[in-house]
Amino acid sequence: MTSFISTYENKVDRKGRVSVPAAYRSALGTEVYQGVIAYPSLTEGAIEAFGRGMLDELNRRKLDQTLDGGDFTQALVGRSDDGLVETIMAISSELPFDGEGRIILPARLTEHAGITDRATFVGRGTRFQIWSPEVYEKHQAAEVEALRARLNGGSIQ
Amino acid sequence: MTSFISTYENKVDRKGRVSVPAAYRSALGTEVYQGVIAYPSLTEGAIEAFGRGMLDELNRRKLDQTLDGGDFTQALVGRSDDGLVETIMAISSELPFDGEGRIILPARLTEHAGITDRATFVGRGTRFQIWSPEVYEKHQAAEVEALRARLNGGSIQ
DNA sequence: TTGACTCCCATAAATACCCATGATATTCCA
DNA sequence: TGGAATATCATGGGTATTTATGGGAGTCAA
Repeated sequence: MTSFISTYENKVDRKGRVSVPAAYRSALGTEVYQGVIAYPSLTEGAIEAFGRGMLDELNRRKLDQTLDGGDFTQALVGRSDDGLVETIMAISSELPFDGEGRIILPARLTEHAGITDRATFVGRGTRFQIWSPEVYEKHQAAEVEALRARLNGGSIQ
Repeated sequence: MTSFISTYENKVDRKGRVSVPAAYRSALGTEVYQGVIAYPSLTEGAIEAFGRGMLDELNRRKLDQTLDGGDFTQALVGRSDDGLVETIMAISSELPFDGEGRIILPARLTEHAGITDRATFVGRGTRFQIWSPEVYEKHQAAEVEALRARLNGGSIQ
């Protein structure tokens, strides 16, 4: 089970390269394809990313689901009601590692996330996100504060 | 079932290393990954910690739940639950043991807990906490005092 | 030729790995 | 049973490796 955890802030150099944290790379270690799949988040100003394995898993389960439901039309012509998975596939980019474990973020993605010279990698368990440090800081503070308020003195198990 | 009990105080050396009590390490013994997962408590000035096994279990259940139910939205944009698991993933650190069973506490965590040169390990059953000895002493004294007051107020001697 | 990209190398800092020591606890055996 | 041999543990320090980062040379297409 690949698990992306913790947050790291890395620099984006003049060539647009940024190191994927070593911990994330080793979490992807067993996968054949050396790189990540990335797409602009549909709900936040961040980049969503995961390994090739996760992509295949999504497609496989989606196919199973449509076949089990007897919806062969959907399986064959790729017409689905919500179209989310297909949309994700369409807007995703394959970002291969260079020899040092770096990727190049396409302009389309950095613009969506407001990333310029630094990038914050945020582990989300089965996937991770890439944020502009400034944007993430605010987002994170609000997220933690909401959680803290809800916990009401208890501690998390 | 991993169970962490009892309290230990260990030194933090100049490199920031601290020995995890041997009793805790053997409680984690069956796990493949040798180390612990830690994050700043959202309700107390302490570090929360547990084994890798619990982390994977959290992620696996979350992913199965979302994918088996055909809820790709959840899996892809992470807007399923209250965000608890996702937030924990972001603020957690993976702390591997060195050959002698020590971990390095990141500055982010020691600052949150006020730890400098000594650390108190407090077993809490399925997880454990790491405190600054001074802070823990006061915390514990206040807890005992509150309990004593409550008992004296009632009929229990 | 220019720009975008890949591959290769260099470096400083952080991290992992290795071995040593003293203290304490445990085992073993005459 | 008493005490020596052995094992475990927390702690300290030295050294090798990894990591993040920067830059140059070569490749390819427009």
